[in-house]
Amino acid sequence: MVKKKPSMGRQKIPIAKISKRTHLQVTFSKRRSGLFKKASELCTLCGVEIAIIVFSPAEKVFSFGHPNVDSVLDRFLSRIPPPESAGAHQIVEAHRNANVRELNVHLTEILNQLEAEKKRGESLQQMRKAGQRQFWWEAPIPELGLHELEQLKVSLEELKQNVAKETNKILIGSISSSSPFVAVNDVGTTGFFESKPTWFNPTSTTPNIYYDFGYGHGLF
Amino acid sequence: MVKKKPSMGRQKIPIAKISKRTHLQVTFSKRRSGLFKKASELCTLCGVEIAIIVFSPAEKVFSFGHPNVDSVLDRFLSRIPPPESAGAHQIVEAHRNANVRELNVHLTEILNQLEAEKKRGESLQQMRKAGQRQFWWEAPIPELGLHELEQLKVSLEELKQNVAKETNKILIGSISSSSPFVAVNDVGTTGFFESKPTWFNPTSTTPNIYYDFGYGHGLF
DNA sequence: CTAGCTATCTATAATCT
DNA sequence: TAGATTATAGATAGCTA
Repeated sequence: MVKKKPSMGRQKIPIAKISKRTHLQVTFSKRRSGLFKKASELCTLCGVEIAIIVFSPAEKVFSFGHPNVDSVLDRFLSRIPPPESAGAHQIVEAHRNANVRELNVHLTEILNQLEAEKKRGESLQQMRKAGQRQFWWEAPIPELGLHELEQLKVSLEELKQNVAKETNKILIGSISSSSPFVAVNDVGTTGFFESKPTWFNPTSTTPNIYYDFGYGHGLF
Repeated sequence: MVKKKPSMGRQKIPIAKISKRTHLQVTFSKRRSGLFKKASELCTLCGVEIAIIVFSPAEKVFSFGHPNVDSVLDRFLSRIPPPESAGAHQIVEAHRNANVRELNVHLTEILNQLEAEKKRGESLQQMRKAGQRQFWWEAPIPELGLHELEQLKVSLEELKQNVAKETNKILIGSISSSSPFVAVNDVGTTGFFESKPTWFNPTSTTPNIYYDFGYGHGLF
């Protein structure tokens, strides 16, 4: 009997710009996930702070941060303290930011717990497939779960809408009174990704060189 | 003939903070390199702009960027209009505070419901052990529950994204109004890396959750 | 787009130089 | 401290649903 090969497995690809658009999208998604996972592992293993910002081919922004992007950027940028006269202002801002950050932490915890719940659900499903007659007694409970989930979902939708609404207000407020640019989603710079990275030369046999230069080699 | 084993090969390690200091250093170096390499490949393959900032355990800053860190950060920060004008600013403040309050309220609700979910799961497992035999005909329900959970997760991720966006706005308002950030070369703060990641619980079976929320979902 | 699968490629933990 | 080695863990290209 001739079977078709189930998979070619992972094929080697040249590190050069992917031409096929859909393919590129998929690769971007997967590798972005992988990159962020690597980053998260580095955080956990070594207890470091990281921020990653990526502008996707589709002009979207993706970011990863521990504890969160803003705090890391803040630290990074304040290494060269901007000649800001309004010191008090920044303090106030920082204080308020604490609230939002706290919310972020809560949300993250919730996400973790939900992941666990999902896992549980999956294993239940698998067990049922493995033999319905063995595990049928678990049936009535999930119904409750579903109901609760519906409510939860509704709450979340509301919340989402509220956030969006508030965001709008904020944006409108600041735009009409001050600066003329609205460009939250703008694509001002086009083709920024066309040029080859200057920091990486695929034709060279030299191992890649990364911008991993530390900036604090015993300066103090 | 007995040969000595040349290598144990790569061993599995738990994703949790490495305790041994020297070991941690080595791992950090290697994984940082690996991370930057992945980033460089992503740049080349997909033609995207990336910035990565890492505060190492040794209090150093490492960064990677294509085309360079500053331009990416600049772009990132510029996405949110720098709010200037005291009047408008206060209005924004007010809205933002309302926002936070609302978020808190909803979060509390969600947390409560999640608690219920957890309890439900616990009792579910107990029941399974007890092996009661009723209601087996409702077995298909759990699948729906799982589906709902998926949706719920998505909703939460969006919510997280919104919160992060808010944080960005606020932070950027306080930073970008002052001056261009150029500098990279100093080391100041200490002890920021001691805390464990709040977003990852190594004792749980939950897979890692990443902060990979895009900002371009057309909310505006 | 999200998710799963498999074969294969790549990263890297442990070890040694 | 840093690079080389090796075997294994982990990431992912190409498909499929």
